[in-house]
Amino acid sequence: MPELPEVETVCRGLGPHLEGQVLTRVEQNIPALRFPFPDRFADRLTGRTVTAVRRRAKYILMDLDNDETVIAHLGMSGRMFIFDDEHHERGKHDHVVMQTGRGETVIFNDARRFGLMTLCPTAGLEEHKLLRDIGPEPLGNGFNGPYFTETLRGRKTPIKAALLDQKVVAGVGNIYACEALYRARISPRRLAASVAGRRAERLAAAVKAVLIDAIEAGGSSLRDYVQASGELGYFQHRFAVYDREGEPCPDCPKTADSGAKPCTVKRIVQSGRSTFYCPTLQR
DNA sequence: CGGCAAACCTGCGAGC
DNA sequence: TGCTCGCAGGTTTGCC
Repeated sequence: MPELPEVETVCRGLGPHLEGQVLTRVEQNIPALRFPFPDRFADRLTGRTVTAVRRRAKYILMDLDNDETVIAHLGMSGRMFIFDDEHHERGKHDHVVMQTGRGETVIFNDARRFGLMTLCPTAGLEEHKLLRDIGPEPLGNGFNGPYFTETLRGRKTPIKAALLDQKVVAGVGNIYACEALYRARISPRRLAASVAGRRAERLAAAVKAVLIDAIEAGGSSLRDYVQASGELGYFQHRFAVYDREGEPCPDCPKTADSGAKPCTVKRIVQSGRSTFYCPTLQR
């Protein structure tokens, strides 16, 4: 279930358990996820100390003390677990299991195997194939109305599809694309090129706001980001439109007894993926 | 070249 | 209860 806010929450949750810790034992239980693991993957992690856990787009980056970095992506179903014992029983789809010097177990679990884990020299991260074409971080300084206007210029795709394009902006997925468009009152079907000027400012601000809200919700609803199950990064978040087809649009005026039909959230499919929006408010 | 559907997998909920 | 179907939050590929 991971888009930028979930990945950010996972990183913040992993940090205190991994940073400064040596990986005393690493187990790789499957030859490949989305891609094959690198040669001797587990061996190359074993004995290394994790110096930092950080995020770029939807990627988790774990820097090691030998100037290599683990690049991990959760795909659709990837999850991280932390357990406080060294001999935790293996579960189904526990593909990578790491033990730390503190005696904790960190598990990468991914049922659908759309995720990935690989290694890259830290100095070469920017040029790595997985990262080099990714657009600006939406919470960073480079992402604003003018950037958006410039990047969307001439693009004939619907704005919803452009938001999902990681080259345009990093880390936005299907849920937050829907939610940001709703907040900005922009129709998901609008031509991307027509999102310019003030409209682009509005959308850039909405993307930032919705991601910040979601990260805050993640942080505040979990004790130390770890659930009883050991899972990191999961949180309850109430969406305005996502997965709410047929429900009342939260911001449309109530139609109590005026006789007007109530305004409800609509679902359409765009490039094969569900979009939820309010046709009344979003233009 | 841009834009779209299909493909990669398993799990889960709805409906019969 | 148990089966089948449709759908799922990501990304790449290959086709038009």
